[in-house]
Amino acid sequence: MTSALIADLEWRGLIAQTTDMEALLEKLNEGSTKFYIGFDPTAPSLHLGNLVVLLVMRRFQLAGHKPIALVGGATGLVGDPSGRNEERSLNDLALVEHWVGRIRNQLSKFLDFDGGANAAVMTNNLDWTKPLTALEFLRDVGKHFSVNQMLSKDSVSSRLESGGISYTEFSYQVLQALDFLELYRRHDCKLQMGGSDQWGNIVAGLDLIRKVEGGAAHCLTIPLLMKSDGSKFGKTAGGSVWLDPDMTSPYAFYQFWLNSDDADIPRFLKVFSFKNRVEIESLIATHERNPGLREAHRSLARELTSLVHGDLECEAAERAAQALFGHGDLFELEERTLVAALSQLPRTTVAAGEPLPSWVDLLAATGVVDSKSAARRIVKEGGAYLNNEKVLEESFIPTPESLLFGRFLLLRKGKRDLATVEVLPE
RNA sequence: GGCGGGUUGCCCGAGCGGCCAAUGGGAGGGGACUGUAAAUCCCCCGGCUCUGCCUUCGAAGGUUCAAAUCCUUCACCCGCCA
Repeated sequence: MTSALIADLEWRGLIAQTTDMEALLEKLNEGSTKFYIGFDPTAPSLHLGNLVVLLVMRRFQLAGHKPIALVGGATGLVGDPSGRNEERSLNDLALVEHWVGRIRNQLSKFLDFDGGANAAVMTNNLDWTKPLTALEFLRDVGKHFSVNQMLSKDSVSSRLESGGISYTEFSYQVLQALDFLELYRRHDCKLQMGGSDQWGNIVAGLDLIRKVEGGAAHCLTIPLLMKSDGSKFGKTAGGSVWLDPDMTSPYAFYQFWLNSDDADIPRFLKVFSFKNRVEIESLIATHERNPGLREAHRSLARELTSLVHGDLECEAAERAAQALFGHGDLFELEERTLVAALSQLPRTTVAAGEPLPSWVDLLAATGVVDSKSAARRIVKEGGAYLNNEKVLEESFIPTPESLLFGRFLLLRKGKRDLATVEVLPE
């Protein structure tokens, strides 16, 4: 069963590097294997980049292995230099603690913590890092590290060439190595996985385990996902795509997948979908036959929105998309359908007694544009629409006839950026 | 500690007393074409009470009719020397 897991991951393009594939296969074939992946609290939520790794965790658990999810309550206070060309600014203790709680909560949705023998375990590296004194750290841990080797790590050497690195971030790899050692001791955990940028940190852990415990452990890294045009995956104009529904709405999340570049779709399906190879290949074939229909986009959007936000939210997002982008007349829609669709969008409200603000003010108020200047620009360029009709006059004030069901306006910037205005009864 | 170089709008990077809201590229946005793709072409890209005004060129002062451009101090970065 296990080599089937590895074969599947390979087919999906989810394996970047392993320390020793033969030994790893052997280990996995022995039966349920404990493994860990760490997530540092650097924001109030995980994002799509984290999701790639998190779903690999899930795949391992579904294949019978036992996940240990580690939240970096300690490492998050220090800052990982990997993949960064400048020093991170330190976050406040209380803030990081708050983020730890939120991230724990998110992780718990993707893994099974209640199941049987291979139920997932949650840990926090602050548990063993906080009690450690500076002297213990230097004598018991630091002694096993050669600065020469530490300097040769990619994460450090690249920083020596760009803006330099503080002693704090330089020490990061030691903390992460210690985590692996602790989990090896406490949980007999012999496998750590992570993004391919984590290679150096993970290997530092393997070395430490060998030196201190004389033990052998394994490492598997997952490629960092890029878009086919070479840009960073998971970013939109508005920034990162978050898993938290308050930071990226389920509707926006669904739209992210639906709007993905055609060229990325086959890879995204392999990386994110839990459908099997036959199903995925058939979707890819359908997509190639008629890309305009975006069957594969829709399938992927649906699967992931359901997974991350639940079936109900997914259906709402999907119906909203149909209602708002369907080419029918908005006034013909059923009120319930329209209200549900609009509820997915960013909105602003106006009291019924108040006169409606001008076109430019409305656009700016909903946040589809950043400022009134931007609103003027967009109107002048012919990119602003009210209820799907282009409006070119900046000072235009919507009349009551424009109100859908007497209380809504649908604003659009460009092809796909929507917002709504609701007139509230007094 | 000493000497030299640097800090410009989201990013890179010109400008080196008035013609500078500041050249150019990238990212981003709008339009056209398509499919709520991509590529391509055209346009835009600090803010506002918008033919004008306000705030920006590391920070704070100063010189000048006038400063991103000159002077002083401070902070940070990067070299070389100790």
